[in-house]
Amino acid sequence: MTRNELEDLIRKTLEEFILTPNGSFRVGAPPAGVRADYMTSAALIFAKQAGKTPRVLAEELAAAFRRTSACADIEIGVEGPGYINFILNETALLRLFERFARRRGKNFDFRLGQKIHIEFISANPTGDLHIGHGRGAFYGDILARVLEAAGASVTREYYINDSRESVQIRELGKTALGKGKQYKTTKLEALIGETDFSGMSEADAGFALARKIEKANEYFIEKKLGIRIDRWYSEDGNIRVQQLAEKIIGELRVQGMVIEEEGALWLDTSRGGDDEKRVIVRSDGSNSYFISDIAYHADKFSRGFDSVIDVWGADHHGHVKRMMAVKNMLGWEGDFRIFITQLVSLKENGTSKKMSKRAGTIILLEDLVDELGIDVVRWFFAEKAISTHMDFDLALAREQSAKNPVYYAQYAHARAHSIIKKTEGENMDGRGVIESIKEPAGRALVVKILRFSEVVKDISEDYQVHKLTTYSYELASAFSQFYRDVRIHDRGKVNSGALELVKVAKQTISEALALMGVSAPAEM
RNA sequence: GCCCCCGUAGUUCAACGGAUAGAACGAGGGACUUCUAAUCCCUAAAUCGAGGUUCGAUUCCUCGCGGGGGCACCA
Repeated sequence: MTRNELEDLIRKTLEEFILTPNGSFRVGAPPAGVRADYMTSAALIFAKQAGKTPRVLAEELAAAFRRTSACADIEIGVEGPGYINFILNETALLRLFERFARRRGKNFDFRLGQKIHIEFISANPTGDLHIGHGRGAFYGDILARVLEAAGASVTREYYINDSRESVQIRELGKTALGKGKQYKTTKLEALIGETDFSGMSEADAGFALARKIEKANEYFIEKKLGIRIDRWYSEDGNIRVQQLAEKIIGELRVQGMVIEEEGALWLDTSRGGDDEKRVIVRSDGSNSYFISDIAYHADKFSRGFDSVIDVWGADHHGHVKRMMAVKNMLGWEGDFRIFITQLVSLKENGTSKKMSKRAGTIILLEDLVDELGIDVVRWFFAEKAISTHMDFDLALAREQSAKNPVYYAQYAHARAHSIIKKTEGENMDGRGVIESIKEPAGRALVVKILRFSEVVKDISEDYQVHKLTTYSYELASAFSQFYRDVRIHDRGKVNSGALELVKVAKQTISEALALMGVSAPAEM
């Protein structure tokens, strides 16, 4: 019985004890040191509602579980204040293992049939990506990979703020025409040097230069970061040219949601839960960023996704409330989530400071990847929850890159590969996987492998992608311990059951790494 | 002033309201005649403070302290 099946059983049983269990319980791994595969605190949570002490309810639930045929191969015990612990016996584990092994890398069905849209990175086309962009880039990419593994159909999109109307494109245009120096770097100067901007307006020159920068960024993201983007959504081509903003403004006017004041047009987002009204058309007649983004989101929601996800940088947090307000006001259908990645600051000599182009304290993502390698960089970003504030110490990152846990996980994979290769053409001894499960290290490895599906399910529900690094490390560790304790080549023959276990372990490590976009080398 | 995020071993990070707060790096000690020692085993080491809710709080609430970010007719 998998954890999901166990959850269903507990829910059903609870309903027999209490008519409608009010509240959520969990089934999970017990803390280290407790001998059990799963535990639930359901009895503690529902004791009051059932009118019993937790311990009594736990005993009664445990007795009910034991009576079901599904629990025939599971030892059920009540511990402490009322935890119910489940220990799967070898037969049960073998059955689950075989079912898991048959799956062989196929997607799960936790979010089967769902259409999910995820917008991430969306860096301005005014320069290179720096390490601050790395958070959103890898978080979005890994989340998309996990959602796909959970069975969803995911569209990955990158919004390019390249509207000829925008202030930044006009500023970029001034720089291109030699009339300003915003965004200027040696790299940008070289780019300007190879283009003829003569006769162009500031807006057109800015747009032309932005295209060049953008093409370089797209190449970098796809080729060097290994991030697939399904659609590069140009604001200029899709919003400005199509007049999407104007259409939305028309709708908003009809619905009486706008206010004209001080020569500008405002949207009264306070009706949807925001604090105050926001400018959508400036007094000079140009559209604000906000109305473009509203138009963009209206477009997204019109495409019929079950779920729309935005991954934004910390500097956009003030924008969350107003966009949610717009969703409420316009009645967009679908689940909408906005994730904010916290800032990356630099740490030197023990003190942290903000990255600044002017002060030259900016680290480009490309330089980091060139220096440390993409696998190390991916793991580095993947292991931190996006809500943590990263203090990035380049010296420390360099020093520790050789000791990055990513190598540990990759090493386990390479070792498994090597073992499997060595068994080609050798005599199998016919032992079954069950023999390996009888070894503590084998049992632990099987249990860890089976958790893979739970990790995918959990992340597809709570979006906490950093769980993948923890899991991958634990899986590699379980494998290393199995390698220590159980010989695959045993006295001239191959322990066929152990070999099968190694094969599935290798496959699972490789899948877990793939969800993070990390390679699984055959040798190291 | 208002809003958001954070505060856990020396360091970088975990911990869905649950059992003895887990890892890694660093520190100290041990294991190579190997199916890959980039490994394995052992030791020391932590919840910012004060209240509250709860059978139970690192987790939720209030206040305080400390740090980061945002409060534009920039994006």
